[in-house]
Amino acid sequence: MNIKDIARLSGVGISTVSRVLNNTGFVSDATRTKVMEVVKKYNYIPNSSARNLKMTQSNTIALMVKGISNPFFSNMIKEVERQVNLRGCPLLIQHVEDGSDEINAALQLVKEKNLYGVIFMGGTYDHSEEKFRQLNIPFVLTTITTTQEVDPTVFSSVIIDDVQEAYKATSYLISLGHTKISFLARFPLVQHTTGNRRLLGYIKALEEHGIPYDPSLVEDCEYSPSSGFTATKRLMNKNKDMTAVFAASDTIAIGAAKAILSSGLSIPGDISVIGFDGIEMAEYYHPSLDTISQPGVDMAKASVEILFDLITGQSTNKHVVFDSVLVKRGSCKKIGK
Amino acid sequence: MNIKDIARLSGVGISTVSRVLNNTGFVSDATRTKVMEVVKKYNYIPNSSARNLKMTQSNTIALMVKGISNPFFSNMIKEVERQVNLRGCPLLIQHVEDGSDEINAALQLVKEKNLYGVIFMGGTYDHSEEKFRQLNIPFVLTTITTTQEVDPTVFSSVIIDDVQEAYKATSYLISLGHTKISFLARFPLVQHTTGNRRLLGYIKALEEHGIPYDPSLVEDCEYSPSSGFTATKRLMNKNKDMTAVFAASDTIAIGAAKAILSSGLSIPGDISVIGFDGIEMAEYYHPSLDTISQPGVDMAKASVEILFDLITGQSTNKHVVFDSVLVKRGSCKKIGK
DNA sequence: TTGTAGGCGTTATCAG
DNA sequence: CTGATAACGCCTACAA
Repeated sequence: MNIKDIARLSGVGISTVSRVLNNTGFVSDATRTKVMEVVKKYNYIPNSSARNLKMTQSNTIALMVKGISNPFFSNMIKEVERQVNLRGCPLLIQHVEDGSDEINAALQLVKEKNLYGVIFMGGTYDHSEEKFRQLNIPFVLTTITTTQEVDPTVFSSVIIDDVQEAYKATSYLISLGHTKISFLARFPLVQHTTGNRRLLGYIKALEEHGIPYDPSLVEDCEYSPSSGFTATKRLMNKNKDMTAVFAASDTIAIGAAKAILSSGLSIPGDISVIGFDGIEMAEYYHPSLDTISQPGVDMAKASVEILFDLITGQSTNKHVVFDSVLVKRGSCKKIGK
Repeated sequence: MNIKDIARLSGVGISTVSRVLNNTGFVSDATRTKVMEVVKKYNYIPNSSARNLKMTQSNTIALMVKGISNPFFSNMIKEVERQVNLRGCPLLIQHVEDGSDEINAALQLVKEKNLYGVIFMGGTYDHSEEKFRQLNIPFVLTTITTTQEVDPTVFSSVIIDDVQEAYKATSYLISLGHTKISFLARFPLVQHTTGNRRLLGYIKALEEHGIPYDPSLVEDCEYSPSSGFTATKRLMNKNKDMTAVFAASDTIAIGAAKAILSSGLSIPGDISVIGFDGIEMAEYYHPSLDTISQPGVDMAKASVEILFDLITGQSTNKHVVFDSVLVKRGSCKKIGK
């Protein structure tokens, strides 16, 4: 079934069918209905490969997600899809492995599918400016830290200020009287990862309040409950006097909480816990966990908006920094009270 | 940059470049290296639209996921991707809205992209045999219930026996002496959904043990902690003497647990809780929640295997039923003990 | 308002 | 071993 068949079957020319299908140019109502009938009857669907080939540009947007299992991304992905579809474009969700080079994957996709634009979600980009330039189509980095100093005019981004927000969380714990505060995050070797940024905020808060930074209170761990659990167990063995845990993600916080609770200690009675992200699970944990809640859906929406502004040429590269909010649910309490 | 340019730049014919790129036919080593050099130098990537157009069949596999936010799918998706890539095929992950008709979406994709095969994950398929036949390429239904009685030779599936597994969970609670057991699941209007199937198992267990089925103990709720929470609150108001909750997903179970714990009751002291699926979060909840654990990764792997067997014609449609295991972590206890 | 023809970048057939 | 050349299905001037 191709456009030629439809043309023959409905007794019109090929281009007329094309015009009907694309709502372009003028077609008489009679012809239009006639063609549509045949299209319906034979369940005809145009071949997008041929279309893309001809059009030198598909209207597809790609979303490159690093870590599809991250529950914080779930709602964001949904929102990106909603927003992209709202603009009449199909969305190609490409999940990239944690270790793999997503920008190369995207580079390939772009060339292959003639993408309209790309949104990168999650991960860290230790890519040179040149790589970015190679991409050569509009793209937005969402929730992403760039490792190298890159000319901000070559890319757009939607982020939060990790240093500042981690500072906020740590300061909160300090204001409650905590001084033995542990910090859990992922610290890969590359610099300027999310984990490293948040560590900076953690350290900054400690320093500003005259609390010496103790590396033995910091543990490297994956963004998962199981990893948070074992890391916290290690911490508790090393630091018998630790009174608070600041986890760089809610998933870690949940693992940390489990480690604490299953040791017979209480939250926040013995140890206060605060997470990061604002996923539903943290709210429904018992006790409900305090967290630094990121406006994920708003960030997703903004990402799509920026991307389409870039596509339509309505604006140049932009960098939007969203504020997160400290959500207090009672898993942190004043020390000694 | 197209194949023509590469041909010109390396001083050979177009088809030679094509042969080099596809490792097809015989090419002298000298020409091969010469061409590859140019390809590398200009970072040439073939246009897949043109390729697909010509090839009448791309090697792309599509994964249609209903409910990407379902944490139970996370690992399955990863495994599907791994397995598909292992076989040298790209995977297109298409997330479909909860309400939308995924088989039509797939139908479109198949026609558009000349897919090799499709895996459907999650949701309920109330589609006629005819729809299935229209698809016309190999496909596997994973974790999916078909509503209508469909000729089993027209599709493949990888599932668990929902009735049996729900029966298992309920029987377990009954064996612990519970009789006032509530059940939480999603009950859409269509028949034979996952929720309805598990309800059947629940009822079957009750009946076999001579416990009258009490509809007021059954609540309709979404597969999320928040929905599980509110549904459980409703249940607790209606049924003061309920002693156990069987939730059709771990996400619901977590919400249910929160409702119970935040009311000042204890688990399993006052109320026993058991979930379904076997997600990490249920294990790290406090208390750790019992569950019917599905072998998600194995199911994902089997799905891909079956799909490729179909594609290579090595076998005909198959239906594999996996066993789930009852994982006891202490959130259920003998009544009155 | 409608039809014809050329070309998008590949692959595959078929002579050299 | 290599190079023309004809499709693949569609869009879009351009001509009617």
